Amino acid sequence: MSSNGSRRRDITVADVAKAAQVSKAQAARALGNYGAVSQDVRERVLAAAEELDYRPNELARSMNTGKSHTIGVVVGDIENPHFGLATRGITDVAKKSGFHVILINTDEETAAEVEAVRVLLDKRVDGLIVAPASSVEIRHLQQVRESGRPLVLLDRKAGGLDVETFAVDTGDISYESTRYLLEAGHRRIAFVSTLKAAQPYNDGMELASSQISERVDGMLKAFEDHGLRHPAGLVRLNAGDAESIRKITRELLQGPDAATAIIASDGLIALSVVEGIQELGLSIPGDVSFLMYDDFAWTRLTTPPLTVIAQPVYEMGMAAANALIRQIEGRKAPTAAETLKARLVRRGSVGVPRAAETYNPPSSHQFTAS
Amino acid sequence: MSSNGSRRRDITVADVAKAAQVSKAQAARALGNYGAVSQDVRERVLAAAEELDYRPNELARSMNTGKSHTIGVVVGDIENPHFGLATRGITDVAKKSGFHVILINTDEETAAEVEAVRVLLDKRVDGLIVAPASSVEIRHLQQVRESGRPLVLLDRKAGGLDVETFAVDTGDISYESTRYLLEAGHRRIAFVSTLKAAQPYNDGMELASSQISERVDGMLKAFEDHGLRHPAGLVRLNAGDAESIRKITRELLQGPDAATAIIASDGLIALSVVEGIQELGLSIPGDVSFLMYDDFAWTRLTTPPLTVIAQPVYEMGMAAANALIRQIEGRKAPTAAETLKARLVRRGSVGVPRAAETYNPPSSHQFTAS
DNA sequence: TTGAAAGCGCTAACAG
DNA sequence: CTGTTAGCGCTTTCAA
Repeated sequence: MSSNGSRRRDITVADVAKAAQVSKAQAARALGNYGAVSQDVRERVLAAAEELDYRPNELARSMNTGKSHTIGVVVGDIENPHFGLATRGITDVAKKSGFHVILINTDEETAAEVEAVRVLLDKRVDGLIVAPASSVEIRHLQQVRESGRPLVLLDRKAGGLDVETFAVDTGDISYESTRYLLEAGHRRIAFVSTLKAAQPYNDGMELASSQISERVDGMLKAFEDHGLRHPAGLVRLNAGDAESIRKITRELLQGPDAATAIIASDGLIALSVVEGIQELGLSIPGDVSFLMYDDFAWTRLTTPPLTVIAQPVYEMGMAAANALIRQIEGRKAPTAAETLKARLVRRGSVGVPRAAETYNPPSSHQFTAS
Repeated sequence: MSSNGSRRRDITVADVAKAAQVSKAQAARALGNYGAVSQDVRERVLAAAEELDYRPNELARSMNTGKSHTIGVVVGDIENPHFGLATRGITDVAKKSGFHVILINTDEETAAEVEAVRVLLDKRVDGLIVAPASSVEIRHLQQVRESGRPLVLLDRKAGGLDVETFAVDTGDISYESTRYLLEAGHRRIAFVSTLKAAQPYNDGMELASSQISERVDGMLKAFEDHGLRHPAGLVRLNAGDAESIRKITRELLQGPDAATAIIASDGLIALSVVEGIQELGLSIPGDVSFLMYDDFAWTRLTTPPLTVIAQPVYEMGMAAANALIRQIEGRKAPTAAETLKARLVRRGSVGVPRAAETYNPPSSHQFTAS
C-alpha cells in the first residue's frame, strides 16, 4: 500500500493534509506539534503521515523558525584523542538535548578556522564551539560575538574576547610539575609543543596559544621561585609531524648540555618523543625523565608507566556543550562555573637525573617523593 | 561605514539588490553565480554585498536546490581512534571537494543508528556514510537506498544490501594471523570482541557484525586447515567497558585450560587486555602471546612492542568519502575498486607457549619465524 | 540580459 | 479549534 516505488518527489505537509482531508495548516500543526489541534484531526493527520511515510523537511522548518537545532564544532585535529574525547563529551550532551553536531577540522590553521566559522554561520547553526587555533587572531570570533550567535571557546582562551571559555587551567599544574622535576634534581627541563611559530622560542616571546603560554610561564615561574633561570633552548615549538619530533628529541638529548627531562605538550607529541628516546637507546627514567600532558590509557602500559598530567577533557567538552545550549535556550549562566582542574599523576617516568645522583644519592632510582 | 551595530535582521539578497539598484533576481544571480549577468551588474552587486557584509542563507539556498553540500557520517564510537582516523580521512576528502560533514555517534546501538540516519535524511544531507552497528538490522539502510539518496558503508559490510562498501577484509588476515600463532605452537587462542550478543559465543553462531564474523571464521578455518578444532569458550563477546574486559582477560588466563594467546579485536579492547595481563603479573610473550587489530602508535612503545594487524583506516575513510561524493555528483564508479588490505606486523608480543617449549625448544623465547 | 512573479516546504498571523 | 493568507531567503521559470 505504502510502496510508492519510483516516486521521486518527497511527501510534504500538503500531501498529508489532502490525505487527511484537513487544511495544510492543521496538518502542519499536528505534524509540527504546535498550535491547537483537535484530537480527531491529530489522529487522522498522523495516520495519513504514517501511511504516506511523511518526513518533515528540516531545512524548511529551520528556515522559518530560525533554529536548526545544530551546533557547530571547530577543532584543530580530530585525530588527536584529546579532541576526540572532548568531541565525545560535546556530542553526548548535544544528543541528550536534541542537538546535532557539525564538525569541522582546521589542522590548526587560522585561515581554515575563519572559513569553518563562516560556513557554520552560513548554515545557520544555533551556536558554535571553537577551539581557537590562535589566541591572537580572533577577528572572526569577535564577529561571531557581534552577530549575536552563541559562542563558546574550548580548550584555549582568547585574550580580550568576552566569551564563555572552557579550558583546563594548565598554568598551575605546569608550575607544580616543574617543581616536581626541580625537586628531583632536574635543571635542564625541556618542553616540546606543536605550536606553530615563525621563530624558535626565546625568552619573553609572545606565544599565540593560551595553553602553551600558560605552560611555559608556569615552568619559568617554578624555576624562578627556585632561584634559578630556565636554560635557553629547551622550549621547542613547531613540533609537527612524527619525524620532526624525533629530530627535536635527538637534538635535545645529545651533546654536553643535554636535557635531563622532557615534557611533551600532548599525547601525539609524547608518542614520538618516547620513540625518539628509545631510538637513542636511552632509558626512562634512568637516562631521561619524561612527563606528558593528557592521561591516555596507553600511558599505563609502557615500561615504566608514564607520569602524566591528567586533564578532564571529556568533562570539558560536556561543560562547553552545556554552556552553549544554555546560551542558545536563553537561560542564565549558573552562579558558579565549574572549574576544570588538571592533576599530576605520578607514575614511573620521572627519576633523578644522572648528574644529581652523585651528590644526592636516592635509595631507589625512581623518584616518588612528594 | 559598514557598522550596522545592533542590527538584528540578516542582510538578504533584497537588501543587496536595493543597494546595487538592480532587481532581486539579478542580485541573486550575481551572488549565487548562476544565470546570465552583465559585467556591470555583477560588479555593482558584489560591491554592494561586500559593503553590507552580505552572507547567503545556506538553508534557503539548500531548500531550493535540494543540495546541502553536506554529508552525514554515522559511526559507533568517535572516541575509538579507529573511527577517529577514518573520520579524519572522510573530513579531509570532504573538505577538498567542498562538502561539510555532520557527525553522529551511535554507541553501536542500532536504535540510535536508525534515529541518526533519519535525522540526517530529514536534514537533507546529500549523502550518507554509515558504519553499521549491525550487519543484520539494516531496514533503515535499505530505506535510504530506496529513497535514492547516496549511501556508502564504512568499516563493515551489510549482507544483502546493494551498497558500495569500504571495509578492510579481515578474513584473510585473521586466517594468516591464526596460522602464525598455530605455527608458534599455540592451541588455545582466544579472541576478544566488544560485539554485543545476547548469549556467549558458541560454534556456528550467527554474528551480527561482518567484521567479527569474518575474523572468527578466519580463525576457525586456520584451525581446521591445521587439522585441529578451535577449543570452545575462547571467543569472548560483549567486552564492553574496561572493567569487563579485564574480567574476561582474567577468566581467559586462569585455570588449567588457560589461553596461551589472546587476540584483541580493537585498540580499546587491547588496552584493557594488556592491563589485565599485567595485573595478573604475567609477561608478554613469556606467559601469554598477544595480538591486536589496528596499528596505533602506542603499540610500538610497550615492552615488548606489540604484534598488530595494521589496517588502512585513514585510506578507508578517504575511499568512502570519495565514492560517496562521486555518487552524489552522479559520476560513474571507477572500473577497479581499490582494495583495503590488512597486514600483519610482527613485533615482539608473540612467542612460543610455555607448554610447547618442552618438545619444541626455541633458541630464543621470542617467535619470529615466518 | 533583465525583471516580475511563482514557487521550495514549512511556520506564523489573523480571522472566523 | 480551523482555515486562509502571508511570508522565510533563495532559485527558477517566463516574458520582455
